[in-house]
Amino acid sequence: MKKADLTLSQLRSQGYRLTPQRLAILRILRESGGHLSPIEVYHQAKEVLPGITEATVYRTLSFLTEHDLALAAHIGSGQLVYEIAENDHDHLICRSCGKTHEVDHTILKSLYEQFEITTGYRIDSVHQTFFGLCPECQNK
Amino acid sequence: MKKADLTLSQLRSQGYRLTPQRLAILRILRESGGHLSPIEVYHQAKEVLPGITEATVYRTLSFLTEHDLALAAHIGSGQLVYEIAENDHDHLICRSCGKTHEVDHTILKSLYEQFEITTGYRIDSVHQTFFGLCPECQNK
DNA sequence: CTGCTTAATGATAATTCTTGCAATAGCCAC
DNA sequence: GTGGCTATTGCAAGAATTATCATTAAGCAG
Repeated sequence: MKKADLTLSQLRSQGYRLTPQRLAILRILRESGGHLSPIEVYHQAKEVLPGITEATVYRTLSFLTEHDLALAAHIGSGQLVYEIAENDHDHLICRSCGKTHEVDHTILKSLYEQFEITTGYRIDSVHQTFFGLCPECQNK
Repeated sequence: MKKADLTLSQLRSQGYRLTPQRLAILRILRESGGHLSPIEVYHQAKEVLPGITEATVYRTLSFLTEHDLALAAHIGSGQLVYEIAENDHDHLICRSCGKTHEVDHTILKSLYEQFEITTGYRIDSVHQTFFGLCPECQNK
């Protein structure tokens, strides 16, 4: 049984329901592997479930994110993109060339621990986006 | 001459223009001190400049953010809030009680420096939002 | 398998945010 | 000052996101 399946039955035992819409969107995220915008998810979901609406996609993405089956990341200004919650990483976006780069989260882990000690908070948002200059663009 | 005024004349010398709209929105952010959503800024701006439109507010907030006169922060799901770029701090939001807490950025500064060494990027986004549990909520 | 409870969906409308373009108005040169 | 260049605005259309509510269907009990 995969981790995701475990989580799914946990959800059910908490009174949530595993609808075709939720399963389809989860599958879309998993098979894509990368980042998808809500609209992209909507278009792909419509192939499988023609009746699905944008509202459901947005609600489902929020739902999946709240229950740690999906991750939401801020790309650029205010837009959110989603991906399957399997690989734990943060994003670096270069302000100059716009290139996005994934950083394994373990690098930041120890840094966060220091941060927790200083602030008293227990940080549980593992998904951060940092903006900066990539090595190439620094040399220009 | 205040730091902000200096920046303003720098902008002018780069070919940008100091319009009443930009100055009004800057003043609104400064006098508020706290976080304002674009809509809130729009309503306040309309008091001073009745003809102003939402589009201008959104464009102006992006403009001010790009030129470091304002800071944008992600609060909750996808919404952006803005504030004047004067006090350098990060945000902690408690997932349980929703309380937001400001952390002086100097605490994170050394952490970011390590992060820069590891990744090769030069991080220049100083404004991060972290989600977690505040000390009180951890004790429940 | 059947019926019940209520979480979740779809439909609709309201908000929020973005884009394209013609008209306006900063700012510089003279 | 005055005129000209063009960045910026307002307007209007459109896209993206959220809220409301009646209807549907997931999952449990019997």
